[in-house]
Amino acid sequence: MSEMQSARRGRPGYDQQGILAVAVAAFNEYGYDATSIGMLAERLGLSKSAIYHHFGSKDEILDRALDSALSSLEAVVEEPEGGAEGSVSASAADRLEHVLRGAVHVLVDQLPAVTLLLRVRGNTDVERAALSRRRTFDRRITALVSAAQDEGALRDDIDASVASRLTFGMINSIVEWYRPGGREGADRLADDVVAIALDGLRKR
Amino acid sequence: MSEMQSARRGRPGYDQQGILAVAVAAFNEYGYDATSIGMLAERLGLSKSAIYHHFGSKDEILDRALDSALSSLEAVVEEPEGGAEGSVSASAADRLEHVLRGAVHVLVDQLPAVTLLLRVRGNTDVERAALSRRRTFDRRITALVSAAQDEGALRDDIDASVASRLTFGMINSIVEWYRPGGREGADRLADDVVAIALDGLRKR
DNA sequence: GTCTATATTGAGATAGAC
DNA sequence: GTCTATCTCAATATAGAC
Repeated sequence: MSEMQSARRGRPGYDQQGILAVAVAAFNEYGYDATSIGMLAERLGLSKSAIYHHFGSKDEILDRALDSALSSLEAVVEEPEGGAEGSVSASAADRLEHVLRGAVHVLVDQLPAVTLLLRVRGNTDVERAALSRRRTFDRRITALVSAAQDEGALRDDIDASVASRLTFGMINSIVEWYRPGGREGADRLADDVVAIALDGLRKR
Repeated sequence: MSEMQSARRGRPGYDQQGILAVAVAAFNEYGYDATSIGMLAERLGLSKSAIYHHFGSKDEILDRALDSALSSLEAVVEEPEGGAEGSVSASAADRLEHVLRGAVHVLVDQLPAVTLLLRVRGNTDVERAALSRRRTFDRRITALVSAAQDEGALRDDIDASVASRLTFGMINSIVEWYRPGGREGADRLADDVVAIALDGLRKR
């Protein structure tokens, strides 16, 4: 916030954000464990120790990136309003659709950080903390699906937990192939996700 | 095939299959790169060098596991018949539903190997070869979706490539949470996947 | 089929100068 | 904010005996 966000000129003179962006891209390309500090240094055009001036450890780089992704996702389920514009308390079904669309947009807008988040296995304390936050997020989605079933808006012949896992599995899989600048924009993609999840592929 | 498949007695005396099963489980738990030969040796109750008697390299262990998963998945799309029992040429829509169910069953039956496959990033030659086989699989699924759209069985307002990626994203995500012996069997799970993918969650 | 070494490489991280 | 040099440790893999 203090210096300048992006668009840095000339050559070096990195801040945390600049290093973070390069690091996250590398982590996604090779995997976190397979990416060495030396590789990051090479990509940044820096020495290894220069990186340690900005981050205390490799783990800390990961921590920052995961926090960014998680905060954005958490914001989606914590929005006070639901989906019907400005209404005080929308139906669970409307709130669910709103969350599905919001999640797709977060995935697209923060593609590198969310990609990294979705690949975390729980190997270290940092990773376990991130997984814990993810589970809290998942529970809130499941509760929303369950409420929508109780309303009678969603079919109840599928377990709420299974339905929400499969639906978010579909959404999360977007990070595996979506690349910005392609034919499909985020809005269109969110429409497709909602269309399949709620109404299915079959023609009626 | 030559010795004895599973149910080995006493203590050591490992063959490739026995080592493979332990290795794949560890790879899934910690990630391939984060799993050292030393950790495998510890889990197996062997020394590191004993493992090198059975496999030429860590890469070769991965190669064997990925081949197993890929062969099973390829078998699903290569089955001559389509879905309608014994019929000579089923509709693309029927064949697609058959493939979706088949894929779910392969995921459940070969959960560890398929889990490993789905996490491969293309870091080494072995991984790149596996990704290449995966892409061929994906192309065949997309062709099937496209054919079903042309038949008029599936909605065509969603790109066939996007629809197939999202649908298989949903299926593939099963490896993230499904554990055998739970409430949900493979058949039930396949029903749920087909229900959501084809007809959606919304009550009608 | 398994073991005890060991060779060798590269990792994460630190010290201290500029 | 960056560098060179270095410490320390753990990784893959091999040699050769049992």
